[in-house]
Amino acid sequence: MEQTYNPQEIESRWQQRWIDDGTYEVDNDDTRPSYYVLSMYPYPSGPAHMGHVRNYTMGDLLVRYRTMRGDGVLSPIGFDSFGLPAENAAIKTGTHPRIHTKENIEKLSASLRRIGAVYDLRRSFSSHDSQYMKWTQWIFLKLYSASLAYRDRASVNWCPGCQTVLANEQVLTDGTCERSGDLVENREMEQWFYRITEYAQQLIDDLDKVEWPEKVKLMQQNWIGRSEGAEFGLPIADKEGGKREDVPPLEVYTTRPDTGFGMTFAVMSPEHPRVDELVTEENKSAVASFQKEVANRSEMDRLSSEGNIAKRGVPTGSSVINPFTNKPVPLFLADYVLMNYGTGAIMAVPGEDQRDWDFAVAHGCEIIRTVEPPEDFEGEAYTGDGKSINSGFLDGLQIKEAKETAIHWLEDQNLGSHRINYRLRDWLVSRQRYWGCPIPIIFCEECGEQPVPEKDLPVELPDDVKFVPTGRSPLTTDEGFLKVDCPKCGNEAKRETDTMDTFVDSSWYFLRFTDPLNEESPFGESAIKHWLPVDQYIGGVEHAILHLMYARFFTKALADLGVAPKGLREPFKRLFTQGMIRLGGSKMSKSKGNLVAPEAILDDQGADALRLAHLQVKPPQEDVDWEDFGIDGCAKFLNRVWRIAHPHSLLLQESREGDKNEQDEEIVRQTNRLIERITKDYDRWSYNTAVAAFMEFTNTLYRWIQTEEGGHSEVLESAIDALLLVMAPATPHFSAELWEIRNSSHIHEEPWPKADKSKIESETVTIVVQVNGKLKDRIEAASDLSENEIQELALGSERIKEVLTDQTPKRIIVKPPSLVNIVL
RNA sequence: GCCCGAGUGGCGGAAUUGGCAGACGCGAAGGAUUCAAAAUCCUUUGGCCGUAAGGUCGUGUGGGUUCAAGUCCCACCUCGGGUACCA
Repeated sequence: MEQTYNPQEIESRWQQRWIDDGTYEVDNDDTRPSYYVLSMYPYPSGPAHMGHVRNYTMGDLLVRYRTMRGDGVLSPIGFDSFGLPAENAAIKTGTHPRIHTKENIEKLSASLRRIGAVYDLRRSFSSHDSQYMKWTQWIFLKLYSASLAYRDRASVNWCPGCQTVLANEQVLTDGTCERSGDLVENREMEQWFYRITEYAQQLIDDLDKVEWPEKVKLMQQNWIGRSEGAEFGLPIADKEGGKREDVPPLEVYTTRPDTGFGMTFAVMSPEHPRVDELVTEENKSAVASFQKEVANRSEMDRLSSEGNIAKRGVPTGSSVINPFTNKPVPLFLADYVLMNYGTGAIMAVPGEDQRDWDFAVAHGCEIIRTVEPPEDFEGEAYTGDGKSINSGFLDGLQIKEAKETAIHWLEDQNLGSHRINYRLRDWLVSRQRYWGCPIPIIFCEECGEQPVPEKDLPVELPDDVKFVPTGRSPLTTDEGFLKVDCPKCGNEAKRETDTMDTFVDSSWYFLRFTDPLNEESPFGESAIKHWLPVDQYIGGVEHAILHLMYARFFTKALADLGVAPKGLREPFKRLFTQGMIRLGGSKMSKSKGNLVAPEAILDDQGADALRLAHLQVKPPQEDVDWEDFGIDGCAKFLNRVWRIAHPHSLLLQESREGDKNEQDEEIVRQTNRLIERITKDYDRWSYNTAVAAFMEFTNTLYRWIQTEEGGHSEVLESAIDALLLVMAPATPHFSAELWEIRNSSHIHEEPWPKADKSKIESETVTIVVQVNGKLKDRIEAASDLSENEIQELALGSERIKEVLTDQTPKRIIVKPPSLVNIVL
């Protein structure tokens, strides 16, 4: 029996025991209330870094807490094992991604075990496991057959030197390739998409169904970017300013149809397919060079309002007709109009849009206000509410009414219609890479695009391939992979060489965890019904948009296709987003290489001290600087508890028997208050204050037993047991060890303690007396006094009489049980 | 640029519903113990004025609402995250 706290020995012993006993294994027919805790699918980049430790500590705390509360807790773990880093490593070092990935998974698993995180390991898998790939591909084909997967052209980052597509992170800020230094081009290629836009409205509406941080919901809503307005045609003008009937009008989308009378020019995207048709001869060369320039500009730059706006657009030489006024207005190209939003062309209304205003000034266009600004308005474009002016039949209407009227008018005139638009774009899933899940499609010259038959799934990655320094996927040159018979006609055909975005793998893994060995389908219906939705999902706020959006889309689509139960609309009932760990002021990440490895700390102070430090340092949802961690303080605290809790403790042996005194009763009260406080703090994710409460309580116990009378042994024993119980989810090994020494049982199988409410309430209270809002006196009094009694007490205080001198209070505010404010 | 957050002592933070600002930890100082040190235990610790009692200022900046504002409202400043091929 250890007398001094030795974390290394204790921790490895308990870790082994939890696995041997299957303490955290749970079956699908478990009869306890189900509770599914999930930390976001980790990318195995090597041993756990501090960000992982933070994430998995919080998840583990919840798993252990809910287990003690009596739930059947599902706590699975797997690995998001496909991705760019393994492929880059292969190019650099020649190590096959499969080997590299396997090593990293082993390292990550080992460190998760070392921090004391517990899982049902029977359910583990990785994205690159054959079985998982098979069902990822099967789902692709399901979506394909429902037209939710399709091929289209899309613009990609193309490096002419490497002859390959680059990820955004491989493009440096100056627009060159990080590998070759060549200038990266935007190039159009055939790509696979998932039709997530089909679900845009549902993805907005169903946010009401989940208990997520408001800020994440808001980010999702903004990302989807629903807007309501009108789409209508601008007839092309002939040289005399009349309508040309021989060509179709230019379609534009606007959210401000009420300002149509103020449209004094129109703008189309430089990529618009009708550019060549609409640019006049004398403008052709200027337009061509402008298009070339814009092609290499990032979307972010294009949408920025910085820089010289005059240089960001060129005239086409053509004009279009404003259908509201029937007057011709000039047509421009400008970089800030994107082809993939709306119709790729806009009506420009400088009076009510600042960017249009700037553009109009730069290019000498007319400015007409169509909404009356307030009298004291001094700005340029006016975007606020007001009534329509200079707008013919819309004059006098407020914006909302004017919009509706304008849309009806457009519909009556057969010019256009009401239109809801989303900023959300379809999900580009093609990646021109090796280390990802192959897209199960075959191209046949005769029969065209053919899905791989289900019996031939999964399409496996060939192992015997060479990785070339250009980063070009080996799949594109591997004969054994490429050559395949067409499933329809049997003739020689070619495989698709694109693999899937790794976000696809992480869009359904939480479903597979419920039924990981199923060979007949991706998961069984009853398994999903038992466990889904995930009760608590935990991850970094950096995933607040993309991953969550994709996973939500998958869940909805799979339910609609009958793969998952129809009623499953949302995968994650509750979400907690924890903050990031920074080092030296910037985010810790594998790409920045500024990781702090937890190994040394685990060797030295142990996992429980490290866990405690993670919980204590900051509110879990906030970012934290590594420099602020107080590991030593936490280790010191654990030693302090050890010394008071261990049966050999001198402090314990000196305790007293017999009747309880007033101080003992106070400790009983504090003990019950501790239980109540920690329960509340765990439930509301306030782990830093929970740790503060552990420390505060321990300090109280120390002070108490060192008083002259000492502590009552019975009170002390139950105080310590309560402390160990509430600490158990946070410091699982430490609590388990002391508990076993003291009580010969397993603390993680104990029920969660319940506070005795009757022992919490104190009979006295400190009344705070303020004069003009400033604290002047405190009075100890019974906690059940009436307003009048409290007021009398306050006015009767010597101190208050002194402060008031002879002045008569104007007003006295009493808030029972403990506050009085005397206003002079 | 756009979207989303955050600013409280020397530092990380607490204050759950508008009601005692600074819980708890780190750091620092002093004391006990010790031959000595480590470890441990105890005490003090927002600024300024004051021997003290006490006073006064104080939650990024400037305004406002209120008996009362870290908390609510308006404007601004600074820092961090996301921005569709890093995961």
